[in-house]
Amino acid sequence: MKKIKENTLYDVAELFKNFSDSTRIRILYSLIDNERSVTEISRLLNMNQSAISHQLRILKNSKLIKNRRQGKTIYYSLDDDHVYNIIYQGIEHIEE
Amino acid sequence: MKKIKENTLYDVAELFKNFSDSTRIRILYSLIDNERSVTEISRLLNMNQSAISHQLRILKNSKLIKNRRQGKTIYYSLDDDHVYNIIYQGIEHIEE
DNA sequence: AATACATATGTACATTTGTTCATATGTTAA
DNA sequence: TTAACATATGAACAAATGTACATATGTATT
Repeated sequence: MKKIKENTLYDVAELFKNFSDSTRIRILYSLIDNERSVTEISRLLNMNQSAISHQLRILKNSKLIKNRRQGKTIYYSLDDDHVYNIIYQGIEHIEE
Repeated sequence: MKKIKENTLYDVAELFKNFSDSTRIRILYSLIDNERSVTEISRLLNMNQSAISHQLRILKNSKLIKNRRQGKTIYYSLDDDHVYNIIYQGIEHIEE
């Protein structure tokens, strides 16, 4: 067991909030080995472009993803090494 | 990258929901090396007994914790090997 | 049986959250 | 500059969530 700061667990809860919504976790998962545009993600998840944009903003604010513009298109990709591990651990737990 | 089933990510999101609320994650953390009674947890988190009971039920339904009765007291403890790893990974992410 | 203690549970309520709709912003090509 | 496309953003709203309060259930003690 590790000694942690008083407020750490509040931040950890905030972090896990990103993974606790199926739309967001599916977005993150879809970015694991590709960068993708907003339209692409919308089509992939079969959801409203606006809904995706809103969720992308949340993930961006949490610094889990980053983006780059190329012409009209904005490509999103993972910005955090831990994302894969966290999702993977969740998958392991579910699938075993 | 791992091939996963269509619905897995929905279940993973459900799993992470348990860790996405500060009350629940603090409860889980408090159980990492001790079993604890409801009153004990209430005092520790300085929260209403009822609030704690409600959250314990959620964690129990998700099979993350289990309990045993000893007289009037009910002791809760972790029921899942992954709990520590998941929380720990979150802590690592926050603290680095 | 009555009381006290520990925990659970139903209800109510305020707050948060995720989505949709409408529209704004930014970029490219004609 | 206008039209078309890609994305972002604000407002509105329904649904979900976390907590407090009151009370029920279960157990031990007298």
